[in-house]
Amino acid sequence: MELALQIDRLMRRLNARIHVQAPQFDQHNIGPIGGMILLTLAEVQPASIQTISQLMGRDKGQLSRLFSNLERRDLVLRINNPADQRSHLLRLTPGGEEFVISVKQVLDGAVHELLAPLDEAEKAEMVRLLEKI
Amino acid sequence: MELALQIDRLMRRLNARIHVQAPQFDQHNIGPIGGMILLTLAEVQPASIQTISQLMGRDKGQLSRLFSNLERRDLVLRINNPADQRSHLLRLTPGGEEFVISVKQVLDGAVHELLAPLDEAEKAEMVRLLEKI
DNA sequence: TATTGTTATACTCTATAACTATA
DNA sequence: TATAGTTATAGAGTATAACAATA
Repeated sequence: MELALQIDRLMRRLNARIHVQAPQFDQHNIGPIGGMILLTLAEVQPASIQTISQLMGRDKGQLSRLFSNLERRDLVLRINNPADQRSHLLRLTPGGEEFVISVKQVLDGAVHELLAPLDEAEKAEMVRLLEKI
Repeated sequence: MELALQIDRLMRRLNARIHVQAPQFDQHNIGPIGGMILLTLAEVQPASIQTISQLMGRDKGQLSRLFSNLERRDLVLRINNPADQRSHLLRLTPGGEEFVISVKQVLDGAVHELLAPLDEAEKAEMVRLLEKI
């Protein structure tokens, strides 16, 4: 069977699980992409939009708007980039850091359910292979 | 690192590769989801919208519209379902079958590029794990 | 009464490109 | 001249729900 279809279905199921839980934890109403952006930023902050854009494979214009949105909700802030006056560096606010933790919990729970058919060795192998790609 | 982020990035990269090739092979202009629908139908046809909806984890209303679109382009057709008068069975037309072949080629090429960092055994393992989920 | 499919609506996500300000 | 970011716009994808026809 087509690998691409499998990956798509996996992602769909993951989204579906998170979606039903969203009303409980997504108080800021930032949506799935907002959540992924925060998680990504958490790993590399402080970082420019350009960095996040390349990392996530998403358009910088899209990210610019989404970050403005997150900034309005006090989840991230733009600080000066001394190395380049054209850009800012993005950083999570304390509220953002806190929110990231709850997003991670929900995501980990959903991933855990989804990977239930695999034993521990297989899960580790899956992660290893994905990281290698 | 978060598995969900990894899978998302994988899917984004796959889409990006296919997107640049789309002008060459997507003469019918059905987009990535249209392509995935045709591939899915090819595996289980003839099938009802309900079946495809469950298989793909996508809304039946969305699929209904998309199938009307594909029907207008003579890629699929709705035939009578003798077992249930409420539904129709969907089937690829000869043109649809032909198109699926070219979509598969492009997709396989993109997946192959993406999985290049893995050796043959690892690729097989990856497919096995995904199928198990 | 429940299910299948259709249609409508509003919203989010995405691609593209024009624009500005710095480099 | 090239790059980082912003903004605008049009279009694709999605969730939700109301509805008609059939089970």
